[in-house]
Amino acid sequence: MEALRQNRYKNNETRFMAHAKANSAHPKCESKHVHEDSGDLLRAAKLKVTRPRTAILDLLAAKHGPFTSEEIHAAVTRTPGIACDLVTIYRCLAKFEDLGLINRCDFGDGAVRYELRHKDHHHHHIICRSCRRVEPLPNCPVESETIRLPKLAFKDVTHRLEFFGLCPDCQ
Amino acid sequence: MEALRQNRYKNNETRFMAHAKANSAHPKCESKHVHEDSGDLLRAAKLKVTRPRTAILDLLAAKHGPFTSEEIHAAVTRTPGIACDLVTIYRCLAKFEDLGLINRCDFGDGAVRYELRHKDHHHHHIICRSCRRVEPLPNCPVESETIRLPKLAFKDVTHRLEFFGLCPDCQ
DNA sequence: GCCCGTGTTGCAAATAGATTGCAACTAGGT
DNA sequence: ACCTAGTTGCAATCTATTTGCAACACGGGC
Repeated sequence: MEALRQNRYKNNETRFMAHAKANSAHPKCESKHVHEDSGDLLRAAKLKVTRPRTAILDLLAAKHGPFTSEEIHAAVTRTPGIACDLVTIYRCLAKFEDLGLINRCDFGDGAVRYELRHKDHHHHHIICRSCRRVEPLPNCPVESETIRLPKLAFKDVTHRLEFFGLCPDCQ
Repeated sequence: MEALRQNRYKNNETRFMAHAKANSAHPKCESKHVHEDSGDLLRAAKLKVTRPRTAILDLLAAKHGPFTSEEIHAAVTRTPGIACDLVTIYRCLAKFEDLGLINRCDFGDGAVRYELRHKDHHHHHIICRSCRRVEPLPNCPVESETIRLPKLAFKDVTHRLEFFGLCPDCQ
């Protein structure tokens, strides 16, 4: 039951990368949904434009599947001209998250994952309990700006929701 | 934004214990909703009835708020006749979870929490972003045994959902 | 009530992800 | 070109969790 449970500390490398769908960034096309280039994104966030940062953002812009720091590090390091420390990845991701550039996803396996935040597309994921494949889900079943409990009212409510199941291949 | 982010490794001790509501176990009363005593629960799960195990289950039966391994360990150790290693807590919780006796909750702060599983009461929590108080929510907004994606169908779908907000005291 | 085997536990050591301190470096405004 | 605040790399550290192994105890059988 819940095979995902305790596999922190077990080597699960780039397993999650396999199913990310390719989706090359298209610098400055004129459609309404422009894929900002990482430099612009960084400048808009008042961050210095550095190689590690652009590399991370480029990766996240190119592939959807939320990635762990390790995975991002591996991918960035694999990129020809760039090599940076894992620590830098952690720091960049933390900063990006604080600034709302990326979202963190927690699939309950001990590794935190990140994906680019698309301002108008709030969504969730479903993770295969067996092969750990990840798919984004098109819409969110939860709507709740304010949650009222019997006696209490919480404000400014956000939520974190993940689905787990068995994908077609693993059934 | 999202103050919960990185406070793993910061001492947040028993903060979560404060708001758990007291609710003493009532051994063998004859109402339909009997509060099984921990021994029965364990025997039913074909586990040996040991002191650490009953202590853990008793604690979880007495107080709702999901607790971390540390918190459970602290509470158990504080109990007069009992003292056990943190490792034992981990092992017990892992086993209990595998057997479906308890649920794990992940509030995204790096610590995993557990609560007793009440077979017929599926629920979620809302956590205050500021003081970290936890309240259980009465009903679940998500219903989804099977999730269909454009081309894929996942089976046996479960979900993990947590809400975050600002509680009345912190607004 | 005692014995024994298997499941449990304790202790110490190991792992792994994440964080921190600090000195070296660099983007980008002047 | 220069300067400085913001970044990065490296090494050390931290914390939650896991693992190995020997000692122990629950509970079924006698």
